[in-house]
Amino acid sequence: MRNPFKNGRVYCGSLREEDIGKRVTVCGWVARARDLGGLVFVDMRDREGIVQCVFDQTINGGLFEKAQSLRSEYTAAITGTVRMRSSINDRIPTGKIEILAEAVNIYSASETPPFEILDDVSVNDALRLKYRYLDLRRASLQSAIALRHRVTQIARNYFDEQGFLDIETPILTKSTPEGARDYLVPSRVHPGEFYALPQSPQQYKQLLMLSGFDRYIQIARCFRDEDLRYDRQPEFTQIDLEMSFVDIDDVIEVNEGFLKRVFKEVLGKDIELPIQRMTYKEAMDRFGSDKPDLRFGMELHEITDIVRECGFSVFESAANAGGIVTAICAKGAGDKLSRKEVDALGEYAKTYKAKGLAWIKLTGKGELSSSFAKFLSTEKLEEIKKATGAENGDLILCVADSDRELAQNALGALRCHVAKKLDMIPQDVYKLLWIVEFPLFEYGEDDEGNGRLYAKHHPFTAPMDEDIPLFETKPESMRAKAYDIVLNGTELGGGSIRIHRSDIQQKMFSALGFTKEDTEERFGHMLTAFKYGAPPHGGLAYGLDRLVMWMAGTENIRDVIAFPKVQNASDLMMNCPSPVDDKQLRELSIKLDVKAKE
RNA sequence: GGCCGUGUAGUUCAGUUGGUUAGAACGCUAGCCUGUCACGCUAGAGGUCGACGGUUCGAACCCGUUCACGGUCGCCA
Repeated sequence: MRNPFKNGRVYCGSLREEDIGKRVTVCGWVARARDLGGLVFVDMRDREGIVQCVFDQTINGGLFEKAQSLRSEYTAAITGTVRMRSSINDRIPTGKIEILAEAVNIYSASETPPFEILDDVSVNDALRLKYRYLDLRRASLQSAIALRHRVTQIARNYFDEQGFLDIETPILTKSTPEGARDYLVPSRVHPGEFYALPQSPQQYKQLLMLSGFDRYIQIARCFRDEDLRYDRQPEFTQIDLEMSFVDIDDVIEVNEGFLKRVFKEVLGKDIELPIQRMTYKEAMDRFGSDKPDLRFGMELHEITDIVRECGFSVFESAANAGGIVTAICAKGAGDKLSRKEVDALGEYAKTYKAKGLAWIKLTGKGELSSSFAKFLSTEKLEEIKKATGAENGDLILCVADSDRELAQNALGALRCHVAKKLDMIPQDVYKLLWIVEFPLFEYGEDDEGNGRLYAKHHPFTAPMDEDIPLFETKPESMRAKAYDIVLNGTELGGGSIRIHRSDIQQKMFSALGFTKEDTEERFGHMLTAFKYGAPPHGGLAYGLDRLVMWMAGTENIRDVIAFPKVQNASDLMMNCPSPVDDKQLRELSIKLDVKAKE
């Protein structure tokens, strides 16, 4: 950012050699003051960086006392002339120059801050969040927040060029249970009734398609009352878009253009188009994940048929119960990992519900040790080695389960875990891919513990055309016109083509077990709307926070949100949520005497 | 909600088997110092050992409860 000012002020961090001789004013915070006696150096900091200002007693004695009174985090304006330094600091961009101060105006003093405003400072997160406004002064957070601005700005420009209209949708909306928990909002004028904050603008954007705004985009705030994770906040932002008269390829194409632009302009990275596509099934079979990290190999290999009659009952029973035995080969890990470390991998797999982890360890010299080899013939072992591509020095890890997805999921998680442990993941590589042909449904249990089908994406997601007949016969095997964009093992966004025919929508609802009354109560407005000429439409939503996390190279979503919340969804700076007084509650007709917890 | 971990100076941490006055570094304050850039040197201030209860002659340390924060699983259509 070059200086936008017209009054002689410049950003501290913007000054360079070519500014030598100019008379400038910098405004900002004292990052550090070094008092050498007759000479005081003051590092002034603003959002663009740091510049050194020097006060010389022999040159300007009148200023000197004021200069000596400057302390960390005081705000001040310093006016002076840019000049070459007598000794260069090549660790900062302004290190060749300094400002010889001619005037200083101290705006305000500062108490000693609770922690130092340094980039590499290690301070308890809770304290940093309580004083978030101080934490945000650090250069890394300043640049992450600025990078986020760049990304949203590119999104706005790009989609505008593509004819998309930015349309706001309501924050006060209707609760539609199923899925994540809603934040509810009471209202004085509707005793006993509640708005919900949107989990996404899904229904509104579809209705906009019905209204004829055939290309819509919104940088949309969304809310989910669920527990937090390192990459999940209760309020988060989507780049949300929807298009009419399109099918999958149209949505993917326009989004590939966006991804190419944003990676180029923000990171200088060239994304090759088209981006690779992979079906959900292939992703699960080969990587044990619906968001595979393609930066490294170590693919899953199904060995069910090899071990169906191998003599090891764990494998046999999984294989014969219609399940799977699947394996990965960790190159070089047979020598690198100790027996104890392999056992720890087993414990890790168990956290993903694997019943256990079977392993074969091959040393570089060809010695073999294994948790189950004693049950197997030499021929079977050779077949497993061949199927997994194992050589001397490698480690084969196998998970067996009657539930295919469970086994694949556990081994897929282990694959990433091992890759990280063995340092197999190249840095500065961006592997994008589309996952397509997701299942339309998944099994789940309702509140009474009965099994039923749930929409994997949401109930408006269109099935693949050729799968529509399966509504009557095998709904659980139907595939959806849904797609996710995945980057390095993270889901950046997802979307689908929506159902625009009411007969298909009816079939969808009945497959989900919704009664006519349920449907009418919850989605009546949608069904009615769809009676009046619905265009085929579909869209996509990016998790902006996650996208920015990747681009900023940070491992915590809090680093890209100015005012984030902590694990229990509270805001340590504002100290909320917080109790409200009885008067407010009475006005809302709310009485607090029910406890959710035992 | 389950499991695991952490909590000692403003900050980051150390603290031996439970034993005399709880330490270090950084930061802070004061003095000296004209080329520093993590300035240097000297001196100093700064502690409810998260909170409550228990065991003990004696608790930062052992036990229980609780609070806060982090991680992980459940959850996240």
